[in-house]
Amino acid sequence: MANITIEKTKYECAQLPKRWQREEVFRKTGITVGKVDLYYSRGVRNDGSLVPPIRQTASIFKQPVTVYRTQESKVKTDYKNGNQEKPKQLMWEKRLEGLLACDTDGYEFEAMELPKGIKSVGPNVNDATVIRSVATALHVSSHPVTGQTGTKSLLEKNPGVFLDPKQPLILGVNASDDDIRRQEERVALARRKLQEALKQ
Amino acid sequence: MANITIEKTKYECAQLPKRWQREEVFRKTGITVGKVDLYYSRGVRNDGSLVPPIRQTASIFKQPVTVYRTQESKVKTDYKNGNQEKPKQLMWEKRLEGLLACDTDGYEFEAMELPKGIKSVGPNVNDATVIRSVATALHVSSHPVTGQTGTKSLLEKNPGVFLDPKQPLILGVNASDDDIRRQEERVALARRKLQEALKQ
DNA sequence: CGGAGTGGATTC
DNA sequence: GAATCCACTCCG
Repeated sequence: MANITIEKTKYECAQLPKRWQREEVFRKTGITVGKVDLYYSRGVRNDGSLVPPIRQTASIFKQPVTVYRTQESKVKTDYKNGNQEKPKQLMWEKRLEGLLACDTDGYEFEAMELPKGIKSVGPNVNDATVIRSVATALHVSSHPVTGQTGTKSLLEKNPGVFLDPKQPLILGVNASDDDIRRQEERVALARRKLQEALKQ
Repeated sequence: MANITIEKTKYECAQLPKRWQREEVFRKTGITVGKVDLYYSRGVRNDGSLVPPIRQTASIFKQPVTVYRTQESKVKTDYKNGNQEKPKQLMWEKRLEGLLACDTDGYEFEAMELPKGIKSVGPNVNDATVIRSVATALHVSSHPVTGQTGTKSLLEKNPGVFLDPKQPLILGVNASDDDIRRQEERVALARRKLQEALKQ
């Protein structure tokens, strides 16, 4: 027969503000043994079902570096055969669908909006995925970020052939002189605001 | 004007057992900054006047090894010219007079007694010095430890001539058959005791 | 130095 | 007397 003793409980409670948790801890030793201490803490949202994404690409792919065992056991890059960058997995962004960034208190950041000039491309790609795709390209890529080069219909009919994994999931964008002028204006405005803020 | 803040104190305290020390350490950072941690430790006896002995022999003496600077900067022994052992300083034991061995808590070990058969030799040599001399010879010497070979009067009249620096400061000892038998008995007894102790 | 966990004073 | 709260200890 199992002798079950509940020693610790932690749960959200209707009387408490949203996401606050009540924790009951029994004292296990000492002259106050058996008494209960209550702790209240704001919990971090965690569905449990949200498993963080893991690398799914098989290791049969060429690796970005070639390992030479020298006397000092260091790793040397194989410059001779060109940049052997590991091929990007197509549509890797979909592995992050359903996940949301949050601050340290568990509050999710508000969704960002896709600028009107940007047209998403690809089968069943939603706005959040496209934004992730663009943001990653801007942060990580060493090439100009210009978008896909094919037509929308071609790209969605046969993405395995026509999608360029080095470009984000958007149709090609061309910056007009007008776009450049407006961006320059925005930068100038931001600089003025910063200058004023620094004066105070 | 100096702003003096005492951050650390260490002192013996009347309420504490002899030689125990109380140490107060202020926490300097973190959310518990300013709080005090107390440490108690048994102090080590230290007269300050007891300066440990340092090597006093001049470097004009031949050295036990000859240094060759090889590529690996290692030291090679000069076997070719025989064992160039550095001459021992006569009466080096006297440099340790007044010093006592102690355990890690500072408690001095009890004095050892010189066996009755052992006769010390040398000018102004006390028992503690003789014991050190014998113990060092037994631990360090690669030769049989038999004591000095001259007579007591000769040795003390002109130690610079007659003292053998490779032998301890005792008159020659001869182990009789009786001595050997008694030592064998002691060893046998010690082994029996060990065997009994291991049984339990 | 932080944090879990307890003693004990204080409040209800 | 129970509930609550805070200070403190002690260990990693």
